[in-house]
Amino acid sequence: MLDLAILGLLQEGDLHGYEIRRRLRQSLGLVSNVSFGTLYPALARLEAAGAVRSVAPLAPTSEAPSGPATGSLSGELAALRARRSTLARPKRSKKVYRLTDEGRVLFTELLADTGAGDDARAFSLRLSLGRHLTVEARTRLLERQHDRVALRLAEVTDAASSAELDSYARCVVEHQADTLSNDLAWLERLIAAERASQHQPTTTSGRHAVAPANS
Amino acid sequence: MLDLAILGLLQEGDLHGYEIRRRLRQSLGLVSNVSFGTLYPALARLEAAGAVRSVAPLAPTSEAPSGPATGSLSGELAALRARRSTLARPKRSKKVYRLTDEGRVLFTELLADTGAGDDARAFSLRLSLGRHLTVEARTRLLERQHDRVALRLAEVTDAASSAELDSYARCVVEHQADTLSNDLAWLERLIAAERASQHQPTTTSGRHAVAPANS
DNA sequence: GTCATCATGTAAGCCGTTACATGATTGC
DNA sequence: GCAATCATGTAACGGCTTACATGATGAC
Repeated sequence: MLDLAILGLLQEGDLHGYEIRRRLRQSLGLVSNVSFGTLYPALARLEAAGAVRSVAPLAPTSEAPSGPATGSLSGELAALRARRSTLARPKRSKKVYRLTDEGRVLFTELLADTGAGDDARAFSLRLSLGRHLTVEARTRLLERQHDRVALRLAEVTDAASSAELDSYARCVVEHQADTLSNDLAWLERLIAAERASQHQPTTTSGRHAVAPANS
Repeated sequence: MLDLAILGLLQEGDLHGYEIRRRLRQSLGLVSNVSFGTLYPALARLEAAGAVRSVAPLAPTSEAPSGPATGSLSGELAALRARRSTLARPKRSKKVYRLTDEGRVLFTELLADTGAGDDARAFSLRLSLGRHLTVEARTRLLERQHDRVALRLAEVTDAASSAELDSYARCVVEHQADTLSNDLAWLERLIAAERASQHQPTTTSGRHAVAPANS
């Protein structure tokens, strides 16, 4: 889960840990701020696995320096110093990570992996990264979530109607049912949209896409 | 969290672990089935702390045997056998728990404790147990949740408008914002209802209630 | 008597948190 | 220089899950 989110962010450019943490909340709609105690070990793990590697800051591939200079002289000097020796980086300076080819493969695997992490957050994350999936894979993702939500809605509706609940407990389960049916309608709209684009394929169908069904 | 849920269920009658697990999902709207590996240690902990004690099944206080007999002769015999020696219970038979006075105190503390467990599930649980709170305590509970949700909604709305998100990520955060504002409206309705009952106090205001503000 | 189900428990391990420790940058 | 903030990491711990082991009950 966290690995997938990190790799997803790094698809769009090199980032250091602190910045990744900031964007995890903003971009991917992840509810809680991931703590450093989780994030840094995860990055170290990914680096050890060869999925990312640390590069010198302000390296030319991406994450452009937002103009000719940041206006900060000592910042530029620090960057130069860091560039001078990537390995002998000062103990606690920025450590910028970049996705490797191996990391891209891992990303694809994690994104397509249907079994792992079947909760709502995992679904939101995968859908947020939907542009890296084919139309077919996206549709399947949405359908699976639709089924899960429908099942849960049936359970909740059942509990609300049959059991003897006091007014507060009832109030809670009814709101839960309401939220779930709202989710369901949303999913159905999305599925319909995907189906439409599938039958009437336009321009950007399968670029960056995950192979739909070859295991 | 789990302790509070267990104590809440036991308020309404003696239960054994297996049954508690079943009801946790149904009654309290808890999303995931609590696993035995969590539940039984929790019960053991509560028993060690004196909040619950195990009693002989079919004891006369509550959890009435649903009729003169269950129709099962051997079941009755097993109950008799169990009643004969509560301490020398056969190794793996039902173990029925009952709330102690100490447990009721603990329940009240956990329910009123505002700081611990500030996530959505903790709120749902507390609201489900709302009848054990005073009007004032319930209102405060709702208001705190309202503030939290409003804050989160502001963050999500902000992220949706400002950041450069692709269509899928945007779709997710927009649905999230929609859900949050729906939650907010629901909370506002509940708060209004509580306020109305507060200014126009009817019959059952403060029974079973937690003292509102004496710490 | 045997199989499914009910029921209680233990052990290993994952995932994540808080708290702590440390170093680098930058503004004043 | 000094404080605030940025940035990286480690250690201790807790909650929860899965997998396993075991026993009791009831239907056939």
